[in-house]
Amino acid sequence: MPLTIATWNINSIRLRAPMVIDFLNRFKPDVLCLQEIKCTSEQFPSETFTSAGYVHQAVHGQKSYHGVATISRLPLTEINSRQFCNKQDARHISTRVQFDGNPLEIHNFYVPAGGDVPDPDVNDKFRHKLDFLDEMHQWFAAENSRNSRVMVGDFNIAPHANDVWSHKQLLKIVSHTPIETEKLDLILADGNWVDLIRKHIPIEQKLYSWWSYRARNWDISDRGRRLDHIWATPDIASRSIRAQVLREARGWGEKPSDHVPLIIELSHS
DNA sequence: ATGGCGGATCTTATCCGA
Repeated sequence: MPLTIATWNINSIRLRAPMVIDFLNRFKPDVLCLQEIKCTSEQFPSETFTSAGYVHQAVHGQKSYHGVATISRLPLTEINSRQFCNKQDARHISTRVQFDGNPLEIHNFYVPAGGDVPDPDVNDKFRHKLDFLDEMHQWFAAENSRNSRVMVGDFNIAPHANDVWSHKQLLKIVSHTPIETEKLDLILADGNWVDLIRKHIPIEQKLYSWWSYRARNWDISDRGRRLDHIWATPDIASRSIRAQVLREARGWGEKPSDHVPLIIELSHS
């Protein structure tokens, strides 16, 4: 059996816990990384997931906004949360699971959205996003020789032209501006990461993980962006055998998340 | 530009997301 890791920006875990349970029962990932749980750690519905077999849980919550959690059927060790930009935002949690006889480090991120105006001199939220990316770069560039690592989550950047519905029309829209995509490319390159989703789904193919709530018909208009990612160090990337982006999840239930789950399967040696 | 929605809370109004 391969090791299966999933990531999903759930946009309120209390509202969509039943949907997550359905997802877990159907796709049976070993580890699920959640973003935008939008609750405190105390409010996280732990017992719901314990009952479903996900008894190992690492939660970094925050009232109303942001918040990340990693839940697992396998033991989680070395649970850590890093603070960025001297803020108390809950945007990262790291854990380890055993894979192939070695500890595999899993970083779960919720990168700031960045607001509307792509100018750091005018928009503090955009400045925060750029500063956050710079800190990510410094951190992982300093540790780029370490292997056995995965980083996942809502990076809030669609890096490639085929990661958005219209490259030309989104070049000045936050999430696809050159200053953001160049910083993300630098984090990937200097951190020695592999874009695992694009290893399996060619860059020539349009691919999205988020569709706005505001579109009349998300499926027909299909104006999406690939904001969610799974990256791995080369040793782990060489083990990946399958990647899925669950587009269908955007239509689940009466009130779906605006993001869909990503799943990666890693084979043992 | 899709921004015509949806989530949480200080709830019938406001902030935030992207």
